[in-house]
Amino acid sequence: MSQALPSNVVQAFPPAPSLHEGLLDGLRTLINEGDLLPGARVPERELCTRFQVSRTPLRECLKVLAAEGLVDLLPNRGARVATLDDEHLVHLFEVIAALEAEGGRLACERITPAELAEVQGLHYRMYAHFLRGELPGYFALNQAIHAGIMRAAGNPVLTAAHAGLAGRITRARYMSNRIRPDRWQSAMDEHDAILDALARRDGAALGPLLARHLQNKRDIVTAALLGTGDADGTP
Amino acid sequence: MSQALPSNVVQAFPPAPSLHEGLLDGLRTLINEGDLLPGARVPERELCTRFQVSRTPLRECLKVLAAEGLVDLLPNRGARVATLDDEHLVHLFEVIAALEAEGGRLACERITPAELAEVQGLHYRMYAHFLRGELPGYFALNQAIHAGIMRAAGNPVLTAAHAGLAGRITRARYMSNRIRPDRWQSAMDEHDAILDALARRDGAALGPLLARHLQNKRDIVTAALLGTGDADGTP
DNA sequence: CCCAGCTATTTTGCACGCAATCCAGGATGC
DNA sequence: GCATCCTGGATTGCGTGCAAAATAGCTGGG
Repeated sequence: MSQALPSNVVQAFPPAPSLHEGLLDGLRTLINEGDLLPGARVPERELCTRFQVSRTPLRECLKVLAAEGLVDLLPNRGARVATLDDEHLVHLFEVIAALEAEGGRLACERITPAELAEVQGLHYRMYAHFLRGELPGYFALNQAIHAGIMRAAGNPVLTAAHAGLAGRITRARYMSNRIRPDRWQSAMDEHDAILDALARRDGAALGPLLARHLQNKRDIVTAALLGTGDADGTP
Repeated sequence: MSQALPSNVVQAFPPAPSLHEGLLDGLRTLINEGDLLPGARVPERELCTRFQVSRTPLRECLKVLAAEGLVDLLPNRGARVATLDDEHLVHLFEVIAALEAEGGRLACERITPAELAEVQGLHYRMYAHFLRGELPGYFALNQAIHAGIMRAAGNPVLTAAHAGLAGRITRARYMSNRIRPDRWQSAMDEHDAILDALARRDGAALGPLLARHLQNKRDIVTAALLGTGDADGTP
């Protein structure tokens, strides 16, 4: 470490302290938590004062968010928060399901006992939240489990792609913070089956299980959004 | 057209004149065609004079390219063209294969006769290029076929995700512009089988076919890169 | 001869300002 | 009364300039 390195060596993953990545996270949070409603203009000036930065870095962040699909950039008309209509959600879940299925297949081949134990631990903790009916904790653990399986697949590109798409439905899931008890029970059963297949390293079974689980999750989200009558940001 | 439109109507897809999207394409081309070698610094000032723009829009484009994974942004150390080592290529192809497999499955359900005919037409034209040994035309048609199948899947999110990842391996394929005759013949056979399965709407068969085809394509690319002894941009 | 330390130049990240464009409101003509 | 045009204000896109960091070059020492 303290040895002199040749100056032309590029380290693969330096600490990556990130420049104004905080700004990106802040904007993402603003969008996900509903501070910025879908379809609404993104007020540059207001956000500048809010985050105490100039318009230059903020615009850079907006470009990145546009590339991620969280906002739409209209030429000369600024940025608008991307709308999430039902059709779009279907498409997103379709791709996420495919990625998770592949991730599950790979995870079955590559997961280490330690990683498996960690995911199982998350599963049990999630079960506890389920039994107590605590939705926020349940959601967080749920997400952690899926992310853990993806990580166990040992493919950072897959993980990144999944995370990017999952980030786009975060605010939809944030809006639909309730769930019918029967559906919740079903989701738990599916998770049981998923964990079981993962423990058995049965990729052929895990893939479809994850895909169907995602389909059901989609139904839960869309049902919740339709239930509120506020599926989108168009009043 | 000359009728007065209500001013509050927002068209879904206006001409989309795109602001400095030309800049983005230009940078992408520069990277893909090897003008900017992997691992090399991206010279902002030089590119500014080259594209006749200021640093502000160029930096925005770099942020977008970083989000796409084409360049790495090192804090306070500028942008470097992302390296494409063997491991990374494996991961990329793994995800692309999963997406294409899913796309094929969906395309079998949703492709219209017209789209099928178009893809078949591309296939025959590609075959002609193959018989004449014309690699550039073959590559272009090959890419068009895969893109056509993805489009036929009718999922724009899937198409976009695939296009994004495919863009990251473009320059690897650009570097490896040769192919062993036996592998080329195999690739053609695989395409025959793919088109056949698509015509039969046999998604269960098409998915694995596409996945294996992608695996082989990966082997072709990596073999070509290793063959040149210039797998990466490290001289 | 090679390496450590210091300095000069380049490069990066960001704040600011200006021209072009877009949106809202009101006046004008039919 | 209604549509059209015009004008004021706000907003966007981008060029420029400046402080901080980093890289290269040079000097002195071992």
